[in-house]
Amino acid sequence: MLKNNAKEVNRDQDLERLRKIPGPLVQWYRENARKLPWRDDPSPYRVWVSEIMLQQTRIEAGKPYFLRFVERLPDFSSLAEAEEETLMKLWEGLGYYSRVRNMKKAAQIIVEKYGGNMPADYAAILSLPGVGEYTAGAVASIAFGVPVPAVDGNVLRVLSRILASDANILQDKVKKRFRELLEQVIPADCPGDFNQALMELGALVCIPGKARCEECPARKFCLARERGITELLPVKAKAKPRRIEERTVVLLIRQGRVALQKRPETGLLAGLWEFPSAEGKLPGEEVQQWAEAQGLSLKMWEMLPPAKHVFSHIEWHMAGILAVLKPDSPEGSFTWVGPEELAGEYALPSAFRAFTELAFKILQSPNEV
DNA sequence: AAGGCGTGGTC
DNA sequence: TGACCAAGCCT
Repeated sequence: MLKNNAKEVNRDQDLERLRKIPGPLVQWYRENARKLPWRDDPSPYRVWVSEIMLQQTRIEAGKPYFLRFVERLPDFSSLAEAEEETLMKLWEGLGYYSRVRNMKKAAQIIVEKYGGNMPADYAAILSLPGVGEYTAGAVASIAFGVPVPAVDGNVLRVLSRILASDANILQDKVKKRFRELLEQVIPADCPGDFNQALMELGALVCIPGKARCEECPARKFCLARERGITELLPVKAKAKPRRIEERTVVLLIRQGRVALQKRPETGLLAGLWEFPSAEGKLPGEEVQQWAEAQGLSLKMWEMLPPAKHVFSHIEWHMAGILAVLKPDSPEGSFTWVGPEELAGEYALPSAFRAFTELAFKILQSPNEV
């Protein structure tokens, strides 16, 4: 009982502090907001696309993808009908590819269930595939003016500092607590601006590491600044070390084309294309054997420089092999593509970048193939 | 709750 | 070079 009372007192103190923030923060936002494509025309479709695209993705990385995406697929119905290959190509290089698959599913639901319009309702938005608490709050508040918080990484950092909270921001309960606090202070007349102001502050001023406190509209109310502990916050549990996977990637060449294969429909890089590759290190001497097992007739092979790619949870250490087939070799179970198709039609993950660049060079040098 | 799921910039 | 991190979601 005593503990609960203490909690309530803390909550009241936090609320008292946070109530001072919206006024100066929103004013600051209106004077300092960056000009961004989805802010020019914040239609529900564009806001939603931008929010999905910016999940765990920097604004600068997402911007060109956003412009291309909404030009090619300007509304829910065009997205709902888009080919999966088109979507993967539009998303190529952005990462977290399930986002765009979920977008198509969500667009289909919006067309079939809501007549082609995003519902102006937090719970309905939240129920869409690929939309979580943050994205639902962002879309509802920015596109429809619904007074719900949108707690992303920026907001977690800003609030941790204003409240001098040393709680681990990766814990669900911390996110929930911050959300509940914000629900009580979010301005009913401009929830979208308020949410974006918190994020914009986190992106431009209250940045990770050494914050630019002298520019901060909330500096007078910030407990971390008062205590001189801004740089120590937020607190975040350390990430688990990545596991290392050895792989072998084969640039298989035949008659001026390179072999591709489609990755499985689930798991890492699902549904994207790759060069023939397999787990483990294929010793050079076994290349001949490998080719025969695929029913291929090998003319020559050589080792390529190895390459490394770091994912969030895995490191690929890739051995590379160039293998040129005889012109009359069977094609095996691969998809053979020339340079134009490789560039324009098939979505390859960045993980293979070094090999993709090599493939272009090889396909464009006449004597190699 | 914790791990799967990408990529590129920064220090 | 390596570790951290970004407008998170799903299971």
